[in-house]
Amino acid sequence: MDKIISLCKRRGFIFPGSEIYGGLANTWDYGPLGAQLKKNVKDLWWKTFVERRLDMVGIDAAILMNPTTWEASGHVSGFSDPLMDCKSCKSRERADKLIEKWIHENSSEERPRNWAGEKTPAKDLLEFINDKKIPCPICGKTNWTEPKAFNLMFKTRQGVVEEEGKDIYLRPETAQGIFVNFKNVLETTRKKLPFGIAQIGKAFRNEITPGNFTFRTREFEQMEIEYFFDPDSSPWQEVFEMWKKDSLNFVTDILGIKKENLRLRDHEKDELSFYSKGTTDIEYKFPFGWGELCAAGAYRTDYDLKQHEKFSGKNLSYLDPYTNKTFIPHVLEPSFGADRVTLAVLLSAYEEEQLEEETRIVMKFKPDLAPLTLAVLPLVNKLNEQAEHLANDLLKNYRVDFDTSGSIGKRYRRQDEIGTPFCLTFDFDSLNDNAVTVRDRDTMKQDRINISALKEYIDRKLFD
RNA sequence: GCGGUACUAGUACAAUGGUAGUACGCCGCCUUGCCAAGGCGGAGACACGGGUUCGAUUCCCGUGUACCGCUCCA
Repeated sequence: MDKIISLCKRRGFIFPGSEIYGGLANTWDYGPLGAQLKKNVKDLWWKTFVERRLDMVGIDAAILMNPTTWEASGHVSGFSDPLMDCKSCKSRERADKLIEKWIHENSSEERPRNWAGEKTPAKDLLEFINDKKIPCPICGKTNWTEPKAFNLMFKTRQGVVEEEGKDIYLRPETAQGIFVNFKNVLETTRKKLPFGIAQIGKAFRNEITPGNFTFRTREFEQMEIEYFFDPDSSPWQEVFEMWKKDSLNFVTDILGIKKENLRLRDHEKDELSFYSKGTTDIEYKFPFGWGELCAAGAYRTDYDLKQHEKFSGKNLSYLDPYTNKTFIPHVLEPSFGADRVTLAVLLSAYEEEQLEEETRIVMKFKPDLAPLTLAVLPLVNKLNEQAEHLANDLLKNYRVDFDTSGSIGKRYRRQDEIGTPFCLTFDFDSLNDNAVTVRDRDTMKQDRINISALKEYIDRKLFD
C-alpha cells in the first residue's frame, strides 16, 4: 500500500487533501491522472449499466434534500449509534453492543426497558448497564457516561444568517434521491417493471473510524442502482442473481480486476440493515485485507417507497398495465463505491518487472481505462515540432501525452509508471514514410504503423 | 473518540543545540538514432504554533497529519 500511495503522490494520481495547510484528516484530492482514471471508471459504469441497457435510466439528484427525506428513510433516528465513555479509562463503547454481549455471555433473557437495540432510549440503556454492573471491557470498572446518539450525518444550514437557517443534511447515501424521483421517472420515461434507475454522486458520512487511504473516507462517491420489480412476477432471488452476475462481470471484464483477488461474501444476519432481506458483497483483496467494492444487491424490499409514501402523503405505487394490479414495487440495490473501485483498479494494475539491471514499475490498466491512451515521443529534440503536430491531431480521438524530455528509454519508463498503453515514437524516417513506431506496454512489441492507419490499429487494441 | 509511534526536498532516506546532505525524480542547455546513457548548470525540505536557550530542525508543550491497536462501519 505504501508503494501505491507514494506512486499516486509522485505521479499525480492522488494527493493528501488541503496539503499546504497541514491537510484535513481523511480527505484525498485526485490529481490530473487520478481524476481521469476515476472518470473513466465512472464512464464505463454508466455506459455498462445505463447507456447499454433498455431497462435502465440515469438521474443526477441534489446532494441537499428536504430533511423529511431522512426522517422517512430512518437516517435521522437510526443512522446513529449510542456511544458512551468509560469515565475511568476513557475508552468508548457502544452501549447496545455491550448489553447484547452481556446477555449472550450470561445466557440471560432479560433486556432493558423499551429494548430496540441501538434505538433504545439512552437512560434505559444506562439503567440496565448500571443495574447489572456491566464492566468496561478495558479496565473492568462500571463507571459510564450516559450513552449519546452520535448521528453519522453531516449537518449544515440553509440560509445565510446562521441563527435563522434551517438545519439540513448532506446526503448519507445517494439512494434516496432515486426514491423521491421514482414517480417523476416513471411518468417521463414510461418504463415498465422491471426497470432500474442509476445515479453517480457524492455522499457523506461521519464515520467514526475512516482510513486505509481512499478506501473509507467521510466524503465518497457512490455508483448506485435501484432496480424496481414486482416480487410476484420476478422473485427477488432471480433479480438478485442477475445483478450479482452483472456486477461481477463489470468488475472482472470491464475493469479488468483479476478474479483471484475477488470473492463474494453473503452478509450474516446480524450485519444486515434493518430493512434488508439479503446482501452479497463483492470483495477485493486489498493489502490491508478483504474489503467491499460493491454490495451486489441489497434487497431493500418496498421499505423505502412505502416510507416516502407515508411521510410525503404522495402515491408512489405502480399500476401494472397487464394485470391492472396496483402495488409498491420492491427494490434491489447494487451499489459500487467509486473511490474504492478506483483504488482497486490502481492496486490491481500495479506490477514490478525485474529487468536486467533495474526494476520497471508498470501500471497495467486496461487500455480503455488508462488515464492516457497514448504518448507521442519524438526520438530526438530536432523532431519535436513535427511530432507535436501529430500529437495535436491525435487529440480529437485519444487522451494524449507529449514528452520530449530525456532519452527515449526514460520516456518509455515514465509512461509505464502511469499505465499508458501505447507509445508512438516519431523518428527521422517518419518524415518520409509517414509512419511511427508503436510500442505496446503489455507485450513490449513494436510495430511500424502508418499514421493514416493509426486509428484502426489502436481502436482494434482498445476494444480487444 | 482513546492509547502508542512517527513527521527532514516530488519520492525514499541521512546528519546535527551553531552554514541541513545523499540517491532517484524534476527543469534548462549540449548530446541523442527505440527501453532508466553521458556532460554542464539549476530549482527544491526541517508539518504548524508556542516555550526553554545567546542560538532550536534537534529539547519541552500544544495543534495538525499519517500509521498501528481499540472502537466503529447503511
